[in-house]
Amino acid sequence: MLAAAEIEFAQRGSETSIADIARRAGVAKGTVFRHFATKEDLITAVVGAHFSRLTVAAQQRWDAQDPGTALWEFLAEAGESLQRQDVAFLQATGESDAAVAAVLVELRAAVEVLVDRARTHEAIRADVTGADVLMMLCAAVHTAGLQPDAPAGLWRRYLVIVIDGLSPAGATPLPELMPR
Amino acid sequence: MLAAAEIEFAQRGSETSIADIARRAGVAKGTVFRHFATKEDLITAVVGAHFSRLTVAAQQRWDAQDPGTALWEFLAEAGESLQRQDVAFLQATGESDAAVAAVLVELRAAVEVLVDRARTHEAIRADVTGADVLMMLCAAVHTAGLQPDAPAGLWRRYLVIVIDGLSPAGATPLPELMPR
Amino acid sequence: MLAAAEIEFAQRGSETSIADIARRAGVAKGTVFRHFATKEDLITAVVGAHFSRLTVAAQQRWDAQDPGTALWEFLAEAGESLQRQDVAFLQATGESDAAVAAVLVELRAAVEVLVDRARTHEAIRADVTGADVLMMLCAAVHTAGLQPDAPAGLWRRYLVIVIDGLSPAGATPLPELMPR
Amino acid sequence: MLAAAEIEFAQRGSETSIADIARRAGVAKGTVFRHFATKEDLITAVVGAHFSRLTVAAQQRWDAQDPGTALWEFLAEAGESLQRQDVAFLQATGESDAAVAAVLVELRAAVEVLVDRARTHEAIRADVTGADVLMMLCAAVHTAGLQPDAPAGLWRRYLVIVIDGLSPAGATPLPELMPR
DNA sequence: AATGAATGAGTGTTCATTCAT
DNA sequence: GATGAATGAACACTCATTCAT
Repeated sequence: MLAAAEIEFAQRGSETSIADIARRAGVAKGTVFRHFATKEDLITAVVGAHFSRLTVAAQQRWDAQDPGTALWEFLAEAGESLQRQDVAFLQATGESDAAVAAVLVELRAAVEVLVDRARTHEAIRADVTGADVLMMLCAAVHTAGLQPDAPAGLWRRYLVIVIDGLSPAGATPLPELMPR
Repeated sequence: MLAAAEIEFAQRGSETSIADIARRAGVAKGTVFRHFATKEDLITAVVGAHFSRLTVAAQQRWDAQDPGTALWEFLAEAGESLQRQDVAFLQATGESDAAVAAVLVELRAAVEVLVDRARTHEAIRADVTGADVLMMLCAAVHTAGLQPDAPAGLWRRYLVIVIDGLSPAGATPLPELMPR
Repeated sequence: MLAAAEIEFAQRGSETSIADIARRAGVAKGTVFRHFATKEDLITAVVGAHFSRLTVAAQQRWDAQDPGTALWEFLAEAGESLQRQDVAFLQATGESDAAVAAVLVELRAAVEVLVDRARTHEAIRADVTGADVLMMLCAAVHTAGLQPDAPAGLWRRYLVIVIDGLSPAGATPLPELMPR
Repeated sequence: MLAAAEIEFAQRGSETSIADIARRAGVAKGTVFRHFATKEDLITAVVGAHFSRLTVAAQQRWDAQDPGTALWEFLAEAGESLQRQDVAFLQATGESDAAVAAVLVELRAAVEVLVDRARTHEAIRADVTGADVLMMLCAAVHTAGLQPDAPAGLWRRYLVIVIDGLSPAGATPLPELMPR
């Protein structure tokens, strides 16, 4: 049922109707509401699971040999995952729902570790945070996803630009505004 | 009324109801439909106007002395404008509405000129198009906008990262995927 | 303006919008309301005029040499006129509107004269009234009009059947129910 | 609910609002749409059921001893049924809705059988079709129904006239226009 | 007198949510 | 626990009617 919801949300964002999700899951509408009292609850569950998976992916790279490579690989893996979802939908949920916000805090923390290590190895510019990096990843993936007839891997192209922007070489000093 | 619609769309995207727009504009629902026969027409008008303004802003910099600076200034000005809107909404409209798509073509062309000149002056990496630049701008602004309680100028921070990514210094070769 | 209304009502019945009538008449909507305070008033005017014309047509045959032929000729002429209108619309108006009802009374009286004379000449069965005859005419014309892809003169075919039914030859006694 | 719809349609034709039907049925508007996804679907169901009943009534008389009487009895029974409906509404639906049109084809065919047998027994004039007979029945019933304050059985009076018109005695040759 | 902008009640339709079975 | 019938609050859109210009 979560799988069905994930697919539907990926395709049509939060405008998907519960009826469609139930149909795809092969259960009755009422059954969905037995498990998730509210549409919001279901969204929360799907989005939270998504972010949790990303958190795990980040944590698995905490001890990698090459912190720079570890970060870029994480971004590639996370991008692959995000690209299958409507990122704006994910993000908006994270901002509006307390439960998901908590999961996001964990994710940001996990990425922060990766970024800290990369910074120590001078693989990333010194003035960005984990939250910055996460946001820039979302930026690349989401923007690519807005073009329905774009080539499938467009997000990688944008991610490269973002990574170049995050690299220490030729970095312009950033305004002092940290994301939350 | 267009102003009211712009504000509502900025806050809630295309899910805003005509009733809410009418209420904000201080008119009756029917009055909105007098001016825009369809919700789509209203969206088209708002979004088209926005993109048209950006097109003008780009064109005004075609003859600038320093093409590199001209491009970055355009991005800053356009970002300021975009930041007041729901960028995903703008983009999605551009993809789904024929009339707006035409305006977008003009905008892309106008930016392309700026990018071409900047490229000639080696102010921007050689392997990006005007459409790429526009998309990266949207990425930065949109992503910053997803955090409602973020500091107001966060998008500038992200734009700097993006611009660094678009700069020739230390550019990693891009995958060969041009956006439409 | 009355002409425009007549055409529109003929095509789409009372569901026609005032806007369409105004457009066809080449005036503004407000102008229509200046002359007819209400949509009902306009309908009344159109329908009343129609029935009045039929009344005149009947009266012109009051003094005809052959009362039988006079009646059938009136029915043919009236049928031609009715066939250009949505008869149900005409009738329904006649029933629901006091002003039109009065015109209908005149029309029925005028036809009654024709029927009385025909009856005296044994050209029509003795047990029908003018109102009966009028209703049967409407029946033939209206029914034919319900078939949009029917041959143009179908109503004449039905009128012949009706006239045969109204003729004295082989008449079955009618139940004692006079129409109003 | 179908009963409520039938009553409302009978009184006000297809202009009846779903809200009114729901109110009469004692259910919420949404419930009506649960059963009939569209107003058209509801109309189709009501009208189709009506015509189907008539078809059955005709078929039950296919083997009657006296084909002439069988036909007139069918007309009386069908008239009784039609008289409770807005006939114009029924007919118009038959013309505009494909599903109902198919049911109408069956009904016409069933009546055609009755008419054929009656013709063989010289109980009806030779130059009318089943469709003609059906239309004349509708004509009689509909026309009577247009007068809200008419005596209840008025349609029988008109049906007698129509039947006399359809009888062989003294029949005037019909114009060569077959209804569809 | 003519206009057309403004209105607001009403229409068909959708959908999250409830609840008896 | 699962179901799906019922609900009612939206929503986009239409149109007769009013009224300032």
